[in-house]
Amino acid sequence: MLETLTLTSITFSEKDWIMKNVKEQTTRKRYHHGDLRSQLIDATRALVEERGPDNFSVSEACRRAGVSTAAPYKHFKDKAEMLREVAVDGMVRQSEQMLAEVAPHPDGSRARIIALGRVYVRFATTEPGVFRLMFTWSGDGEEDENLHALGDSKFEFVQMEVAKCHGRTTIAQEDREKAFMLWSFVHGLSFLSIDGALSDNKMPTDLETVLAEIAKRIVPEAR
Amino acid sequence: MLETLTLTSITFSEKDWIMKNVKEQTTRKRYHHGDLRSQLIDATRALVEERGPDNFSVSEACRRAGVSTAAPYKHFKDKAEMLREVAVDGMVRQSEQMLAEVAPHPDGSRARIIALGRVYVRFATTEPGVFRLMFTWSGDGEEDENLHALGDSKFEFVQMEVAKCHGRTTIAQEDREKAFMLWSFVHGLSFLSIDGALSDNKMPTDLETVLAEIAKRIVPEAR
DNA sequence: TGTACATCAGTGAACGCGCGTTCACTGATGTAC
DNA sequence: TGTACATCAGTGAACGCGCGTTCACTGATGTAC
Repeated sequence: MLETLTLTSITFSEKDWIMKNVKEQTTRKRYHHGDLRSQLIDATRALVEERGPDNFSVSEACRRAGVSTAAPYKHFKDKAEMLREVAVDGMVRQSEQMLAEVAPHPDGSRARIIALGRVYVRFATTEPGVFRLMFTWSGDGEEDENLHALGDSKFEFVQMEVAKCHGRTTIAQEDREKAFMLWSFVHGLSFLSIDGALSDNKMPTDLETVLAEIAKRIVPEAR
Repeated sequence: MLETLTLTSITFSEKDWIMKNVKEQTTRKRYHHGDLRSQLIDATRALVEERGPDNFSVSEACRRAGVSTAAPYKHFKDKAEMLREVAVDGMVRQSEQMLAEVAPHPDGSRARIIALGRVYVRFATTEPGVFRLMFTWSGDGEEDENLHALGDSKFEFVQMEVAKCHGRTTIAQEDREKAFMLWSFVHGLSFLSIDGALSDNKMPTDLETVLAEIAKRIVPEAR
């Protein structure tokens, strides 16, 4: 399921993959792994969560997948590509969650803004490792275009939501600024949460309340 | 100067240190270094900036200080302690900057809140490595009590400022919540800035404006 | 002022480690005839 | 249906590397007499 999202280019072979997988169930312990690529991605994601993006190691991922340390290089260019795969997948899933959470609420309602913030922070606290990976390209130099593009389109989405709250169908400068304020806020809230900077749960109120409070102070309810 | 802040316990020997240092200027290339400890801290800070907290290495710091790799262990327990030293020093300097920047403005004025935010973000963009080090104890397990205490007292300071804006002399629940909102905001703003998540300077307005805007929306001007 | 000595900040060599990546290889698979 | 062969996903051993930390040591310094 996850693979369908990540590797959109091989979606067409999904049926084949399932068949292969079924076959594997029956003829256990084969030389060819069958689905190593996605299993390595899973291991990478797990490690990123457990040890943080910076302490991820290819070797350990191999150990978890029960495979030699040379195996990944049949599927990925290098270590960075494995991490990028996980980051992009995270971006996509976060976007999907946003769309899903926003859907029930009518256009232009503040509830949609709140929903976006809720997903953002929830994602961060649920998958802090991946979240960090997504938003911290800390001078590694190796920035990923894809990742930036996904981030940008997400930001545009928020801007559009703000515009709708103002009863606009197109984004104005005011919307850009407000969307930016909202984003900064949930971004900071996320990092404060996962870094435990709020020692002993110093967050003075619950997530839902603080999101509502901020939304109220920044965007109006349309019409 | 920096050492005076960091190593408060040895401040009394400041004069000795200066004399030693002067002597060193004259009798160059000595076996005993004279001021290795603070020089190692400087090297650590520089490396944290250049490569990020996670890519810092003791060996490289030694190379920079022109000293064998065993030397640091005469001054620090281990690698973690070197980093902690830099983090705590950063915390202290950030606090000092806050006090200085707030000073010119009258109590209870929104300008003080804005000043706090300005220092916060400016510190992050000026020393992104140290900033990350200060606020990201990413599951290393080795949390530093001192660091937490400094963070907590800073948070309390902000709360007090918010209280004063409401004309109070003691912190109410409302102040806690508002201070938390403000903190989240500048924290997120800082990370967005240093992670370059705002690709091609996507920040839709300048720092001063956005800080003023947020302050206006969260705290009143007293009386 | 000169000498003996304790102190301690430095050296440099060594350790064991885990890492990312490469290489020639091997064995399973799918396909053409 | 059976055989020959190309493909390719895996192996396992090896590489060079930089790391954090330790150890016995050495040489400069400050102090007591």
